[in-house]
Formats: sequence, structure tokens, C-alpha cells
Amino acid sequence: MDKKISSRQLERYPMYLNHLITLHNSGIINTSAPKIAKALDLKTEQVRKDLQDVSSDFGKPKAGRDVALLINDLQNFLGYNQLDRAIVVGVGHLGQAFMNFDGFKEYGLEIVEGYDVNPKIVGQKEGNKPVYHVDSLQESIKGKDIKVAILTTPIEVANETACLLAKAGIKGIWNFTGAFLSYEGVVIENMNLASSLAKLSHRINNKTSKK
Amino acid sequence: MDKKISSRQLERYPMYLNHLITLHNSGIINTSAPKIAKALDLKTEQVRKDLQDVSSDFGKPKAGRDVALLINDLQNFLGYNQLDRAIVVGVGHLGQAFMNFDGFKEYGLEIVEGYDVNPKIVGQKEGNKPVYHVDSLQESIKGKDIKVAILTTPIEVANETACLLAKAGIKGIWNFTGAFLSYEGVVIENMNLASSLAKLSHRINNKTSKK
DNA sequence: TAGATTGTTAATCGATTAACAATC
DNA sequence: TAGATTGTTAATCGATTAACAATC
Repeated sequence: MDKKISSRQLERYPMYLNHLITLHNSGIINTSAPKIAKALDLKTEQVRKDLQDVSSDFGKPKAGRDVALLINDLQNFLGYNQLDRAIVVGVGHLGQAFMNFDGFKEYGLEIVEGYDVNPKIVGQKEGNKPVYHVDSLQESIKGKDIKVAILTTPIEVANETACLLAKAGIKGIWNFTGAFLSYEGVVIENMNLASSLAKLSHRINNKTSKK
Repeated sequence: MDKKISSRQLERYPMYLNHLITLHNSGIINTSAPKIAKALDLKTEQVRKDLQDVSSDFGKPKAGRDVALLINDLQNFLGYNQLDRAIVVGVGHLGQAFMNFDGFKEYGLEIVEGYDVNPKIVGQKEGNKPVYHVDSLQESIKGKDIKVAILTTPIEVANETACLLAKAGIKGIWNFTGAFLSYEGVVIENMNLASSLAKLSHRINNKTSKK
């Protein structure tokens, strides 16, 4: 279990899980690395190795792997059955979308409140969760055991806001601003829309079908 | 210019651009690979190579590189000064966020209209753009020169909707649904929130500060 | 000039892929 | 049994990093 998992590998696990849940919902009991590989356009060997690294049981030659067990193992590994508490910082359109989206709970993340500076939004509710002023953040989140901040502010204030979050003891920042952020002691995951779009555009214009 | 650019490399270009624009706005005229590398926590050699691959001019030993020229080269390379037309398919909270966000224009993407099945939304405007019924999509987009679809439907209908988009002649799908999609002749870029969150959580819980 | 930075060629590293004996 | 699938060890591949002479 303490084997090192690369970030690319980590990205694949939710894909496996999604696929396996689809199988499970169709009443399928067993599957195998080759079948999964085919469905997700990966190589058999890669799937086999990935699953070995997180599963509590061995696969069985010929029979393959138990779908329900694998789902359970993946959910455990990804921490989906243990809710982390999160805040949304920057309750613009994107922030609002997140506050109204309950689906993150399935991924082990519970959004409990939002923060903004806009007086029209501060004091209101969004997705049934309160929105506070950013100035009160440090005080407000004390004792609430909040681990993660979803950062959806304008890019111009991303850095200073991240700094504030670091001081407030946030453990991880899920950064949607497009700014490059780096803080000692805080894990930062960049969801860079511009980078993703750059890949899409480049592949469209160069007609290279593969990654 | 027809050198092969890897997807990892492609992801870095918007980061360079963002950094260079910040420099430019501060009135800084020149920079160098080592300085950029330091600012973005990359290696000097990597920055040098990346910039070589897209820039129209050589850097100058000692002096480094011209910020304004580099910005221009990057914008050209990324296609930011040539607008592609896009639609939003699935105008829920996330889709609405995109329809109200004008920032994609800076990235060469113009959202012109939305599609949904919800009668409360169909026929209305969102972010000043019309929302049509998905059933009318194939007919409606004809002749509008729409290249890209931003897919923000529920995951359950992602596959069938993607199929519809492929038939309608869409060139690229920017997939936010979390489903694995694959269609012959259509470029698909997956913006997998679950994968990103998996990386964040894993690093928080394992205290590994780096990617 | 001296030294920072360049472009380019070679070495390293890590992830993916291939090979293969073991087994239900 | 026969054959699909397994886990594991070795080979390949591609991207990152290091090395170095050239130069403003």
C-alpha cells in the first residue's frame, strides 16, 4: 500500500472506478484487465499493474477480477468513503456551480460554505450553504476541520488569496484560477483550463487523433 | 514549427504566457529561461527547449528574451488571436458558469449558444446567449462554423450526447462530464475533475509535496 | 573582457510496453 | 485438459535533465 503511485496512474483510478460502476449497474459480476483496457483504450499490462497496486485481493487467472470488490478497493484507495470538508473561495459563476453541485460528496469532498468579497453575495446562501466575507475567513473556519479550498477567484487575486488560505491552515488548494501558485506546506492541484484547452485546440488543428 | 509537441509541453505554454503577461504588465522588457524557470518551479533546460519550439526569434546570450515578442509568439502558437466558435451542451450550473464567462475569448474560444433539454432553460438566454433544445442541435448548428462543444451534461447521458455531437460534425469535445468518451474523427479533451481531485487528496494524505 | 545565457548533443530517469512462466 | 488471465521481470520508449561549446 505504501508503494509510490505516479500522478498519471492516480488520474486513471477514477476512470477505472467509473467504468466498474457502470458494469456493476448492468449486473456484471466479473471483469478482467484485458476487458477494462479495451473499454478505456489502455494497454492490458498497464491496467493489470494499476489494479495490483490498489486491490486487496489477487485476480484469478481465467476468471479475472470481482467487480464489486474492485469498486470497494478503489473507493477506499481514493478516500471516497471518508468525507473531507471544503470551502469555495470566490463565489462567482464557477464557484456557484460548485456550491450547487452535490456530486463531490461521492468523491469524498463536502462543500460546507463559501467566501467572497461581493456584498451582493456575502450573507446570502448558495446551494443552501452560507457565503461569508473573505476578510472573516481565518476567524470563521477555525475549528471547523476544513482541509480543502476550491479556489475560483479572478486570477488577479489568486496569489494573495492562496496566501491567506495557507495562513488559515488549509491543507490543500484546488486551484481553478489559472495562476501558478506555490506555498510551503500546502498541496496545490492546478485545474488549468487554459492548458486543457490548449491541448484540445492543438489536436483539432493538427488532426493528431491521439494524446 | 512542425515539430512534435508533447501534451505535457503543451500544458506548460499557457503557464509561460500567463507569467510573461504579468511581467509585461509590470513594465519588464526582457527575461530569460533561468528566470522563468525559477518563477514557475521548472528546470532551466526545459524552459529553454519549450521556448525554442514556438518562438520566431532566437534568444540572445546574456540578454535573454524579449517579453513582448515571446507573448506574441505564444499567442500565435496557441491560436489565441483566432476565435473558434463553441457551444455549451448541458446548461446546468457548470454550463451556465461557462456561458457567463467571457474569459475564453482570450484563449481563442467564443461561446455562441447553449443546448439543454430542461424546458425551464430552453428558449431562455444565459450570459446573453440563446439556449436551444438538444433535439434541434444537428439542424441548428448547420452553417454556423462551430468547431468545439463544451460538454457539461450529467455523466449518464455523456456518451449519447457525444455521439450526437460527432454526427453533427463537431471537431472537438471539451469533456467535463467525467465519462470516458471516444469517437472516430472527433478530438476529445477530458477535463476530469475526479482525477484532479484524486491527485489532490492523495498528496494531502501522503504529505508528498511534489507532483 | 567576463559572465550570463544561449542552442544543441548526450546521459539519465521513469513510465509504458513486452515477454513469459504460473495457475485457475 | 486447454486457454484466458494472472503476477513479475526485462526491454523499450519518451521526456527530462545534464553537459558544454558558442556568443552577445
